Amino acid sequence: MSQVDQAARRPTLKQVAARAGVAVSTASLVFSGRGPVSDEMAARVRIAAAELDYAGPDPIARSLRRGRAGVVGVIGEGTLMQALRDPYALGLLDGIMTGLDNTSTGLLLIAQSGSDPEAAIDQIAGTALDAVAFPLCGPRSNPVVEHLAGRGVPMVGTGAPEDDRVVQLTVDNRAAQAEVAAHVRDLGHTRVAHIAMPLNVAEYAVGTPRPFGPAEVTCSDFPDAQQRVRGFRDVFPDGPMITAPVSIEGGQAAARALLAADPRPTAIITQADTLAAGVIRAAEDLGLRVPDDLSVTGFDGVDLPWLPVTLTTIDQGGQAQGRRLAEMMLALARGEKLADEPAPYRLLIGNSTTAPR
Amino acid sequence: MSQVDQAARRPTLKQVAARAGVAVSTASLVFSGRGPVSDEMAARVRIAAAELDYAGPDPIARSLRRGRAGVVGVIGEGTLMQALRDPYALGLLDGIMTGLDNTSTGLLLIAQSGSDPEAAIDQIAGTALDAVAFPLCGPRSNPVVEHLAGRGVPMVGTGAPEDDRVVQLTVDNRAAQAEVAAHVRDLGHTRVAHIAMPLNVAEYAVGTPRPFGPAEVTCSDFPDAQQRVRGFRDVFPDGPMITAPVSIEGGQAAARALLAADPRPTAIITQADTLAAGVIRAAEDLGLRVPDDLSVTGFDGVDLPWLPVTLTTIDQGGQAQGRRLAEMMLALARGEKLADEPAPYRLLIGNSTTAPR
DNA sequence: CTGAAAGCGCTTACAG
DNA sequence: CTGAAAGCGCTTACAG
Repeated sequence: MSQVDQAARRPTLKQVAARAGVAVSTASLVFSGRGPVSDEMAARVRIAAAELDYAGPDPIARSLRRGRAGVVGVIGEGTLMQALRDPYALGLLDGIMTGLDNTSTGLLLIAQSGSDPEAAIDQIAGTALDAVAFPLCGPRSNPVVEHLAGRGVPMVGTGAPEDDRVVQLTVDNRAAQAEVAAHVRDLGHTRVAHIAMPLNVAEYAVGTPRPFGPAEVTCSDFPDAQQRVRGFRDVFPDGPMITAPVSIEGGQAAARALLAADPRPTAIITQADTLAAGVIRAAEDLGLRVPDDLSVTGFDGVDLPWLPVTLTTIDQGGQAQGRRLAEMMLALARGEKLADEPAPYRLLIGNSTTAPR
Repeated sequence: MSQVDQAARRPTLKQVAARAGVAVSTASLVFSGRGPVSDEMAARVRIAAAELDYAGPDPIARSLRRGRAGVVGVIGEGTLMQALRDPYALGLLDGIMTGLDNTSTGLLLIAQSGSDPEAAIDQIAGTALDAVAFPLCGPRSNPVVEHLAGRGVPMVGTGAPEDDRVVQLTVDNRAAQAEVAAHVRDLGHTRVAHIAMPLNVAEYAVGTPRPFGPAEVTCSDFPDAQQRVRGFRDVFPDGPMITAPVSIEGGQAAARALLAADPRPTAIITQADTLAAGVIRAAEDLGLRVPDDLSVTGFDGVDLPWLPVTLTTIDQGGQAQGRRLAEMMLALARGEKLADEPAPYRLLIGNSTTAPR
């Protein structure tokens, strides 16, 4: 009462009903359209609403009553910037938004700092969420899982975090990467190097390429990177390997290091299309032609129209994957139970690979 | 009662309090930390919470009581994909997220279809929002403004939508673009063309470059594009003008058209760095060197490390602008009144411009 | 088809 | 420092 003048309080359904001379419950029915209301009553309510400048039922009150927030969340590890620089992540996010269209379900963006992942919990604790997705290649374990599970918020992931309470939609990364490698082997390549995504969390802070050996693969923080390395090694057990931040610059720097070897590799298999784009750039810098002097492969199947070649890569169908993630979140929010499921992928053969000369 | 078994109901504060043998109000104080509670009471409550697996107060109920949703929204016109392909938009969004860090305020992403902008209202009507930003170069008028104003949700924009109820943080686009043009003129250029962002909504659907004349400038749907065209014309009243979708491909196609003229322009002034990148690509295709054969300017000041030159452009400081938008939303959500304010910018002189030969 | 009542889960004055 | 009460704005059985 004493704060009435502090801000023009919004009118409530109660006031609208009073003005229309009907019960609140009737007025509610008019807005939700869930019950039968005579045209006359409905008209009276609508007029009263217009007169009072009532813009519809308060979403918070409705959420409390219905027990549903009408919002799902997307958790991205690291800076948004960093994550969305990758067109694959962008496609995934776009797919999720598309899947949410005409659902009246909102999408909340949650960035989780790599250096202080616990901080995200406080943020999340304050927001109502019906379901959550971890769409990006995140780390194997994540403290927010415990918090969300405690709140009963269902979760979906694409391989990470690894937890029974997270429903997974995963590409068989190992098999897919092995398929690419087999294609390269079948072309006749024997000196083949591999550029992997970062294998552990600390590496993200560093940001420079780092050679690694088989021993490190076991203890990787990132399941996707790990599985892809395994796929590569299934075909080329002895090829040199290096990690790089997933960016054009990262791929370029890593390729520069790999191509300094003598004899240099005739093919480089990377774990991301952006990495492959960097390799191509490095090759150009060195005056090497792709694919004649160097075969290059990617992973993801994103659209990079400005590349001088079309990549041989694994098409993960990022948009479709995002749409499916959205569907899964919506189903989980409705209380349905879901099982893990495989995400489709296929080998795309472009002209970035050819037989070695 | 009859649905008790349908889903494991989350424990409530009431249950925690009962178990701890304290009043609900006391238990509430323990979680919010807003009142003085003895250590013993607090401990009892925490233990009870742990035993019941209580993950903290329900955010929806808290929001209803507090009258604050803890969520602000960002409205992007067009596909998310489309919007975020532009590194400037990405930087802005990243800045907004950064500005929201440590605030326990969530960020809701709202995509508003260009073909059916009214559809966004239904989506928005269902979600609780404390404030909203229109960060991108959107159209002059937007139906969601009316809805949000009706709900009392404060809004900030960067020049659009144009409405008294939207607080604006705007770069003086006309002055900034004129400053770039003056720099080019001072270098000695006289045959100078302009590539503008789309001038009207319909154009977004088309997606191909389209020459336009001064008459069309008056009725542009997009204030930013309009003001930048005016800035160009302040210096080069007779230069040829063309619109293009804001992308590398768009800039490339537009430049191809402009460079077909005889005599061809010695400089092209664009309204976005990505457009400028496209111009450089088109120049390369034609065997023209930048800046020797063709001077090129951008707008935005985004990081394009892979460009062969550094762009002469207007640095809008996208990240900082995003952070400021976040601050403004938070202030408005607190009930503060804000006035329109200018956003800083500065001319950055790179090596994409030089005197004509 | 309409209305009166209960209650979603919490927080905040207010008394003690 | 602790507790009992009111109420945030709505929706949903339930009676009529």
